[in-house]
Amino acid sequence: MSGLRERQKADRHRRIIDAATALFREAGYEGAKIEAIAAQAEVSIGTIYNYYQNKGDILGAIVSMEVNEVLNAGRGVVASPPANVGDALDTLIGIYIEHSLNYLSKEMWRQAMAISTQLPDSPFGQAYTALDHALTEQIRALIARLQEIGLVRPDIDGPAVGELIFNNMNMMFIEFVKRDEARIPELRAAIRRQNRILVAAIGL
Amino acid sequence: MSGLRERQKADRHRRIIDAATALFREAGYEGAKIEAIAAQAEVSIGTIYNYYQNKGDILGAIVSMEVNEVLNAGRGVVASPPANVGDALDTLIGIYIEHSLNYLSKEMWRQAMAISTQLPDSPFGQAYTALDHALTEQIRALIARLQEIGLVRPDIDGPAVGELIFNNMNMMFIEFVKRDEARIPELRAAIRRQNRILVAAIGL
DNA sequence: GAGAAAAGTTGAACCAATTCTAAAATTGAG
DNA sequence: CTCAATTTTAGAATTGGTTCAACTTTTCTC
Repeated sequence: MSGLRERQKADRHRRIIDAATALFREAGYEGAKIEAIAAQAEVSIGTIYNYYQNKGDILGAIVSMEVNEVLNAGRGVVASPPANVGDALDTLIGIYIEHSLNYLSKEMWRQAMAISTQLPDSPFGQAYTALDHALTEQIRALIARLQEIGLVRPDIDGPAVGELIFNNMNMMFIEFVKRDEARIPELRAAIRRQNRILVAAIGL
Repeated sequence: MSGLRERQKADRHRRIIDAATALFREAGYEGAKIEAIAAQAEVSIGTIYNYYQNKGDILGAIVSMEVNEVLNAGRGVVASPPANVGDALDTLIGIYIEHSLNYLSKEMWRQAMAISTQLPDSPFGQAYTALDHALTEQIRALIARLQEIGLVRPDIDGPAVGELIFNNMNMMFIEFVKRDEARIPELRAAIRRQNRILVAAIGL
């Protein structure tokens, strides 16, 4: 079992991701040539394509790590949310947004989003959609939690509200990464303003 | 002035768009090779690049025509909307969605969306963003109209509501074009369900 | 209407992602 | 330990979008 081959495989995976992360950040996605990634990772071009179906999948692996971290951070908020609906939403969304540029540049996000719509059935496309769903579910979980606590009306259509909030936030985030000069505080303020309407509708 | 050169130019534009529309539809965006578009339009490859910066811009021109038609159709609804908030929104959104696949296939939409996030500063990227804004404005105009008529509370933050509704619809539409098996009636029903919450919050 | 300038056209060459196939390395059975 | 089967690697060949320098066509001027 295991042994040399397994270790080499894991090692090459890591080297490719490390090389790609570095090159994507310094040269941009388009600027990072597969040849350069291969050279820096000390593998051949063919090997990269043996590990990932295409260039997009390499980016996908990086995005996936990032979003999973964000999901983890979000769990804390769902478990013990701030004591009013507006703050609870703002805190969770704040975590998503503030963490979003830790590892990925806006350009990397743009590429990732583009690939996920372009090739929805590729491994990356499916993974990205799954991550979006996980985020939607987390927001829904928060709403459900707030209903339990008695901060949100129990007769509210929780799943629909959760999806509405996620969709709006996601679209705002897409516009945010499309404009290099856009800033996080303004993004958060705009989303708060939009959510205020919903908060008024669902809060007790 | 004008004369031959102008006419030839307009003619070539039209031939390129016609050829591209046909080929995109039958072979898909990726499948429609520039060489084939050039051949069908009876121009050279170089000429295509003289008229459009890149392959995406050709698709962009087609998308632009489609969305402008939709915007036009929407004007009627804004001018004289149905007599309750839920129906008014549903009617306008219905027009957007029902017209959306007239000229563009889901695959063409996916590509168009992907390019617009990938290259937000290209001519197409900017045009696409402008179209999104125009749609948002139209929804906002409808809300404003409903406020005038007295169907929507006057103290509501109209612009924020309009953007919220557009963002949610747009995100739902993105997910819709990503899944080939997704159907329009289900899409509309899901959006209605989401909007119901907002309608409750803003209606009088 | 002849000739020069401007504008537009052409397609071969270029570049980078992806595919393909022969060669090399690892494993496991005997 | 040896060797056939299997997995993995290397890098040359392919592919298709894009660029560019030479060539045509149109327009303008006298």
